[in-house]
Amino acid sequence: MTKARKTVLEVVEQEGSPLSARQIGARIAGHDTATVYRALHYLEEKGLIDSFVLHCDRHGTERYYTTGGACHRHWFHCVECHRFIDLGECVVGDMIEKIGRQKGLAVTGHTFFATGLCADCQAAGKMPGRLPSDTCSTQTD
Amino acid sequence: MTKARKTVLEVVEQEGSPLSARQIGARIAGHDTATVYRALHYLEEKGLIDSFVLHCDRHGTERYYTTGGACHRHWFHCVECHRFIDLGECVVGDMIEKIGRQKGLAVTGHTFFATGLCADCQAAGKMPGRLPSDTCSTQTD
DNA sequence: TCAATTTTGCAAATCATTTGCAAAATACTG
DNA sequence: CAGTATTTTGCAAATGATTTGCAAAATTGA
Repeated sequence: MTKARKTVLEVVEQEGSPLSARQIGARIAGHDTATVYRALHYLEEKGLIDSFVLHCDRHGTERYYTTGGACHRHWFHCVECHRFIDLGECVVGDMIEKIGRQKGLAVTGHTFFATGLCADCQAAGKMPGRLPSDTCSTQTD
Repeated sequence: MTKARKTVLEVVEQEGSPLSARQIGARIAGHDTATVYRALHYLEEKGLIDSFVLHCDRHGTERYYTTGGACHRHWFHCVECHRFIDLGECVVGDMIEKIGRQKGLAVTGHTFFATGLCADCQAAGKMPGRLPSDTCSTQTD
C-alpha cells in the first residue's frame, strides 16, 4: 500500500461519514487530484471502501466514499446544511434480494439513501423544498 | 405546455422504464440537448416525472427519468445488459421515514435501486463482478 | 545496485449538464 | 387583431467532476 493510498484510506476511515473526492483531496496536502481518484478506485476495488453517487444543489453530483468491508450502512443527507447522518446498518438488503429473486434477478448490490431536513435545520425553521410526497427513486434536493 | 415539453413527457411515459436525457434526446427529432434538459427540469419541478442518478460502466454516471406523480416505483439495473427491470412500488418509504423520525430527521425523499444480473444474463452464464456481498450504499457495476 | 513494474504529478481530454444570448414562440392587453 | 411583454428554444461556449496520456519518481525483484 503506497503512502498516497494509505493517506486516502485514513481520511475516509477517520471521517466517519461520506466524503467526496474533492473533500478528500482538500484534507490531503501534496497529492494530485488524479492520484486521489486513482487511490479511491484502488481502495474500492479492494473492498476497503464503498461509494454512492448523490446530487445536492450545493455540491452538484458527486460520488461519496465511506469505509467499506463488513459494515455497510445507509445515510441521510440534509438538503439544508448538506451534512450526512448515519441511519444505521443496512435494512433493505435482504428485502430487496428476496423481491429480486421472485423475479428471477440476482441482486448483488443496491444504492440507498434518504434526504430531508436534519434536526438542527428543522429547529432553525427551515422548510424542505418539497414537503409531503415521499418520492421513491427520487431525490428532492 | 409547449410542444417540446409535451414530447419529452410522452417519451418518458411511453417508455415505461427509466431513460437518461441522452436516450430521451435520441428518441426526439429536432430538439436541442439544452431544450431536453430544460424540459426535464420543468417536468420534474411540476412533479410529472421523477429521477435518480445511477452509474453503470457502459453509460457512465447519468440521471434517469421515470413517470412521476402518484406512482413511485423502484428499479433493478442489470450490470450486464444494462436494462432496467421494475421492482414494483416503493417498499422502503415508510420504513425509512420511521427510522429517520426516531433520530429527529424529517425524511422527505430517498433514492433506492438495486443492481445485479437479470434472468436473461444469468441464463447466458454471465457472472456479476462482485458476487457475494450485498453492498449497501454501493453500486457494484 | 540495475533493470522492470507500478504509481504519481501535471496537463489536457472527456462527458454529462448548465448557461448566456439573440431569435422564435406564446401570452397578454388594449 | 395588432403590438408588446414574457417565456422558451437553439446554438455555442462554459462548467465541473472525473479520466487519461505521458514522462518522472518511487517501488519491487533479481
